[in-house]
Amino acid sequence: MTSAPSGTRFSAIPRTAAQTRVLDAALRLIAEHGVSGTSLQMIADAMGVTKAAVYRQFKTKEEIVVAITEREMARLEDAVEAAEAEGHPLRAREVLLDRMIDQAIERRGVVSVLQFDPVIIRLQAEHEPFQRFIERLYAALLGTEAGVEARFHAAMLSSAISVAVMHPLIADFDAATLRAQLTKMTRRMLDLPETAQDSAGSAKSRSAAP
Amino acid sequence: MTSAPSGTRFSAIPRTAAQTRVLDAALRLIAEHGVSGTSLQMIADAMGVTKAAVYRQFKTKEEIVVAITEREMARLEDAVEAAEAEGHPLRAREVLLDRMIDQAIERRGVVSVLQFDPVIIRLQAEHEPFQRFIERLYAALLGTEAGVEARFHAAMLSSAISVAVMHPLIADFDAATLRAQLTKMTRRMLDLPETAQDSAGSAKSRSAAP
DNA sequence: GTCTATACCACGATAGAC
DNA sequence: GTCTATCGTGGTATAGAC
Repeated sequence: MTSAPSGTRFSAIPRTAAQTRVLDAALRLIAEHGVSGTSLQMIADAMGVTKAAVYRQFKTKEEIVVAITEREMARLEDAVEAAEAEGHPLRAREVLLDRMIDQAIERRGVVSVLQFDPVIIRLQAEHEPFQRFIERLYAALLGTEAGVEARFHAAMLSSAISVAVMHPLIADFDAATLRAQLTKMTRRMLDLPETAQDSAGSAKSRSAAP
Repeated sequence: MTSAPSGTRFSAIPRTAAQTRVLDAALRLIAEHGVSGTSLQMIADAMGVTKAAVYRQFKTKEEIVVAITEREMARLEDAVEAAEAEGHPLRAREVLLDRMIDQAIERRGVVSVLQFDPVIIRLQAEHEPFQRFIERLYAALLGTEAGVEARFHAAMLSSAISVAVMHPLIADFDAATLRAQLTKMTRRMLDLPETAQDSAGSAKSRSAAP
């Protein structure tokens, strides 16, 4: 505990190649079946190895889930830090939202699973590093104010972004269309003026789907 | 099949008192642990009976999950029908959104679980009555148009509403505050003018949280 | 008709020996 | 890395008590 770094940096956690392979396979399966619906056997089969081989890389199933969560949070961590580096809280929020949209699109389907799986929710509540990071994320999302409306906006935004990207109604949207619409909508939700770039993006996107 | 009613009416499915007790207990547990994370044993324990007693009411676990989904959809069914009864599609959408907000608040936490659990998602894809109903719901939500923007709006709204109500940042909101904020936000997302009622609601709500 | 007692088999995570 | 074992628990099933 004496060597514990003051700031939790998920990005700094080292993984061997074998561990990374386990995490990749596990994430794919968990995204499809949920944590409880994914067994070590399934992970092993997907990797073409035995259960014992998986068990060698991570002592328990929970460790795998923790590692997956850490890896996913590491990506968001970069976004939060980029936002915190901005001087102005309003500008910070914009940067963060932009990055969150990027990531939600880039990892379409994955983000929401991690956000809604009951097992992962419990894990996040139990592991302090996760808790601390989430609070940091919320802080950046809230900016300076913390009233009813601000909190509602932050809640609505952070949930809507990660969920909308995997909605069946827009499953056929390409990344560019999605990003344009999401950017436009988040700005509207916050009552911010649309940027010229947004309008161009959303106009272009209109031709992207029949 | 000859006796199958033309319109699927989930509301018309009869349940005995014993079955209802099983569904109540199961829903609570599933909302907390997910479908895969909930065993017949847990359901039985929660009811203070044995596994066999549960098994007597529903032959399989899947039947329980189907029944739960039917029961929850029956509630939405009323909302969809009320919307369809409106002449104007725009007005229909407003009515539906209003009811969806009501239900998301009333059954806070339950709606989103059913919407995101991998097992239930698979079930919905496999059972045609569920599929048909969902399409009906989307149709009412889309109104007349079905372009990129309209679909995006429908997706964003239907996901955001059910998810936001259980977001930790606003877990302390009371029902009235939630409803006011949700109504206001959905109107803003659709670029509709705010109603006097909304403003009053959101003003009142401001005093509901410190 | 509803619940209990009990059993069955497959599979879950875990573990140590190879 | 694999093989094999352990041990609990999953869902399913039947027979019989109230």
